[in-house]
Amino acid sequence: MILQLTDRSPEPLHGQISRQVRAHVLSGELADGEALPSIRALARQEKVSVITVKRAYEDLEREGLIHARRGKGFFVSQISERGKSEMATDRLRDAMREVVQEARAEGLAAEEIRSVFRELLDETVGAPDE
Amino acid sequence: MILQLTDRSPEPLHGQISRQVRAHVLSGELADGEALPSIRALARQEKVSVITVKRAYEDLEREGLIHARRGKGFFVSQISERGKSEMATDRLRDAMREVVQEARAEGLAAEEIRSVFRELLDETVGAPDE
Amino acid sequence: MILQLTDRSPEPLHGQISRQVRAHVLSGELADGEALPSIRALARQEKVSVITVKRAYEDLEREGLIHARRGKGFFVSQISERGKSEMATDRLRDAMREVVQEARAEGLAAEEIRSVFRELLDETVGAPDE
Amino acid sequence: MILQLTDRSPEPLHGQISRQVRAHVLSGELADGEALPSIRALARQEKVSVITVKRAYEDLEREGLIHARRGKGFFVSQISERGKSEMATDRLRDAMREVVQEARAEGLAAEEIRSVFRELLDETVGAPDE
DNA sequence: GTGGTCTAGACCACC
DNA sequence: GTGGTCTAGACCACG
Repeated sequence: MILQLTDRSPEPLHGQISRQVRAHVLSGELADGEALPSIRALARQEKVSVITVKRAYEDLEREGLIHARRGKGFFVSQISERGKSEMATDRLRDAMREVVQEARAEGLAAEEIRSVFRELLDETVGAPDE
Repeated sequence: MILQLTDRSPEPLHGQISRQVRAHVLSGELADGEALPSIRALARQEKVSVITVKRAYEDLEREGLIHARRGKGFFVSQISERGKSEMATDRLRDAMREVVQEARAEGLAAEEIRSVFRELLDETVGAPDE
Repeated sequence: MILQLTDRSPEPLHGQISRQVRAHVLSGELADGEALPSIRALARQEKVSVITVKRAYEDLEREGLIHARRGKGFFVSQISERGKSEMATDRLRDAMREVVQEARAEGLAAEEIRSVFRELLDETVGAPDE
Repeated sequence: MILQLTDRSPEPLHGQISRQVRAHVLSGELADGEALPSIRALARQEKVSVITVKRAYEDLEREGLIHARRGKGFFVSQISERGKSEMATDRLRDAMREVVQEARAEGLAAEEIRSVFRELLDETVGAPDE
C-alpha cells in the first residue's frame, strides 16, 4: 500500500494517512479480514513516526473500519459492501453539502453549481474504470 | 453584518470571519465601494480579538476583494459581477473537485455521486430564497 | 479537582484520569460549561505527562462529555441531567451485567448474588449523602 | 473443555483462559481431582501458545484452585463446595463493590442502581439453565 | 497562556 | 515481531 504524504498541507499527517487508508478499505482494495501494514512497517516506509501511523489507525479503529489484534497487527473489519457504500455516501453527502451551501452563500445560482458539477464529473469519471 | 462564529471548530476564527465576509461580498450583499464594519466594531460585536478580525480582513485584501484606506477603514473593491461570479465558481470548482475525487477513491460510482448531488441541490435550492 | 492516581494498577493512567473526571462530570460536581483544569496544569498537579492527560481528555471528548476550545481549554459539554443519568446508567448496566454473568458462570445462585448485592448497597449507600 | 478466546479484547489471552477455567472449576463442571486438559492439548485446541496456557494454569495454581503433578498434568484441587462458594462470593463481592462505587461516584441514586440490578438479574437468571 | 501536531525513545505484554 | 502505554520535548496556531 502506497501513500502520498506531504507536510506542506494544513491537513495533519495522521489525517492524510487515515483518509487514504480509508479510501483503500472502502473501495475494496483492502479486502475484509486482510492485514494492514504493521504500524512500524508503514512508518518506516513513509518515513513518519510510528506514533503518527498509530494515531491514524486508531482513528480508523474508532470508525469501525479496522481493528487491532494484540501482537498480530491491524485487520480490515467485516463490513458489508452495502455498509461500505453507505459510509462513503454519508461522507460524500456531508462534504458536498458544505461545498454547495458555501457556493450558494457566495451567490452562485443552482444552474451554475450544476454546471460546475457536471464538468467535474465528466473530468473525474471519464476514466474507463467505470 | 452578522457572523456566526464558534470556538468549537477546527476552522480558525479568522478563517470563519473571512469566509463569511467573502460570501457577503461575492453574493453582492455588500456593494462595491461600501464600507465594511471597522475592525474594532466587528471585534467588539463578535467578541473576538481585534487581531483576529484584522487578520481576516488582511486575507481578503490579499485576495483583492476589499482594500484599506488609511484612517477610513476597509471597503469593498470594485469587481465586476462577472469577476465575482468567476471567483465563486473557481472556489466551487476546487472544493467540489476535492469532494468528488475523494468519493471516487472510496469506490462510489458516478451514478451514486450524481444521486447525492441531486438530492443536495434540491435540498439547498428548494428553499424560497431562490 | 483532585485525582487519585497510581501506577500500581493494571488500569492505564489515562484510564484512571478519564474515569475520575467522568465521575466528576456525571455527578454534577463539574457544572455544564465549566472549565476543566488545563492539560498542563493537571499534568503538573498529578505529576504525569501532559500527553497522558491529553489522552484522557480526548477520550472524554469522544464520549461527548467535554469539548475543547482552541486556545481556551476544555469545558464540560451541555448535557441534560437526564442525559447524564442515562450515560451513567448505561455504564452501570454494562459493568454489572459482566459481573453478574461471571458470578453465574462460577455457579453462584441468584439468591447468593442478590445477597452480596444488598450487603454492598447498604455498605456503599449507608452514607448520609443520599 | 471448550473456551471462547479472542484477540480483540483488552483482556489478555491468559486472563481469558484462567477466567473461564476458573468458572468451570468453581461451578463444579470440573470435579475435584479431575485432570485438566494438558497445557499442550489446550494450546493446540485453542490455537494459542503453550506459554499462554501455562501462565493461565500457573495463575490458577497460585489461587489454590488447581495443582500440578510432575509428568502427570494439572488437576482440580480438593475444595469443599463451601470453599468454592466462598471463593466465588469473594470475587463477586470485590467486582460488584467496584461497579456500585463507580455508579455512586457518577451520581446514580441507590434506587437507580437497584433498578438496574433487578433488571439484569431477571435477564441473566430468567434463562432456563437455572 | 491555551490546545494541536509531530517526534524519538522507552518499557511492557503477548506471541 | 506485534500493539499498548508513558514519557520528554519540540514546533505551530491562536489569543
